[in-house]
Amino acid sequence: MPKPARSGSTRDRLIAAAALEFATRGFDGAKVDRIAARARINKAMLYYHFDGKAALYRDILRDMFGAVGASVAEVRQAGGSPEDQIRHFIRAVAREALTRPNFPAIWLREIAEGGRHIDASIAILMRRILDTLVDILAEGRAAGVFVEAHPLVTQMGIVAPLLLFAASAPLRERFGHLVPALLKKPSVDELIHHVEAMTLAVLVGAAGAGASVPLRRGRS
Amino acid sequence: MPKPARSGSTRDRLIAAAALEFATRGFDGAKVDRIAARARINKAMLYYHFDGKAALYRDILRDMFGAVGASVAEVRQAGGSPEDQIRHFIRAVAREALTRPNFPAIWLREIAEGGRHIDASIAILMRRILDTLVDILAEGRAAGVFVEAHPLVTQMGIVAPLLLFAASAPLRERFGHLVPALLKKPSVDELIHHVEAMTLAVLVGAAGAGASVPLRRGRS
DNA sequence: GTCTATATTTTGATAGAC
DNA sequence: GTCTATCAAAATATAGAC
Repeated sequence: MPKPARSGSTRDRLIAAAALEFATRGFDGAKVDRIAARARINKAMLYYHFDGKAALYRDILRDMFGAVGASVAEVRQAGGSPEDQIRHFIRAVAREALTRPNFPAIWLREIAEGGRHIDASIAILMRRILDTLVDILAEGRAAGVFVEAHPLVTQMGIVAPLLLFAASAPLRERFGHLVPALLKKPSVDELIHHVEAMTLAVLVGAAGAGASVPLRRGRS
Repeated sequence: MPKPARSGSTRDRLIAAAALEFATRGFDGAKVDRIAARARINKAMLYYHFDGKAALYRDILRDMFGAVGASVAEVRQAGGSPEDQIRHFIRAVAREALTRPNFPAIWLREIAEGGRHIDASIAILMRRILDTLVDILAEGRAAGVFVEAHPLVTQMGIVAPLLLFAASAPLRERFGHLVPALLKKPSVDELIHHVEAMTLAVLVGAAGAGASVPLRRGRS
């Protein structure tokens, strides 16, 4: 349980600094002193605003998964053809993954940890993401445009490349010079389209992959 | 530089224990005491056989990426149609990821770390994996069966789902009860076929996705 | 090659003044 | 709400006997 205190700016700087630290060093590698220093606050303040390192970390997880869940839920609620909903789902995840630069690394790390820091409140948020995909797939199936597909497997095919691509940006930056020279840097759009094409190709028997879609998410 | 000593069993137990520890806790979370205990050796022995925690870790990385690189290189050398080579490539990665249970988590974590522990010797091994894929794609393109595709993006679409699926097994185990009840556990084969279908669907304009392939890799 | 014992540093956390 | 000073517990690493 976070302290009831409300201190806007300080608390926010703390969260931002912590997210960066957790993303780049992992939970155990993250140091409370570094977080405090980066947030330009005193270490003791961290313990005033949060119940400790672990509680701070869990708050960040809730924030992250909550944001993705809300984003894809919006997509679902905005409606459209099942194919478009899948495209929007993919872009919603991509948008969150790219908007919040620390998100992908933290997500990947938490998976590798076996969910050591995931409590019930966080698990619910994660499940909401899958639920949305389940719904979209069911609608597409009912409409006869999608073939049967396992949602968990489908989600894996969507989320994994997006996360890994985003999270590996620093790595590519560092070792880009070692990559076969003729390879140009892949753009985000290139990857997103690839994921869209892959996913839809499996979901619908035939085409539907090539067509691009505007991408302003319906606001109501 | 690892010590020149050659002590088979002890050293091997050390590596196995360390791989497990690094996979489950990450580099910073991994504790030398736990590694020693798990290997049933004395902590001082670890420092006798290796130059420290980081050196031990790098040895494991070399081992891992070397194995995957060798496995996919075999696939390439075994030849076959470009489609089959892609299928074999996918299964080679999947096989390594599943045979070595600690591998996926370590790989994901190292990516999240931005390759903090990757030195030149390791980078070369990683690059070999990509090189193999580049070759296969080029052959398929030359034969007119593949469309143009960015190797890095393609690799992402293959490796990411495999790694994430394998690495998230403990997570699914822990929170499986929270997943929509009607979802049966996805099998490895299901995922592998999904990845094959996705990848080939994008690479070849049309079908080629449904057909399964024996899968005994050419031994010479 | 293997162990015990220990030095040194780092780190999460808190007491208590302001 | 914020800071200084500091504790107590890990954790990496090594010295030195066998």
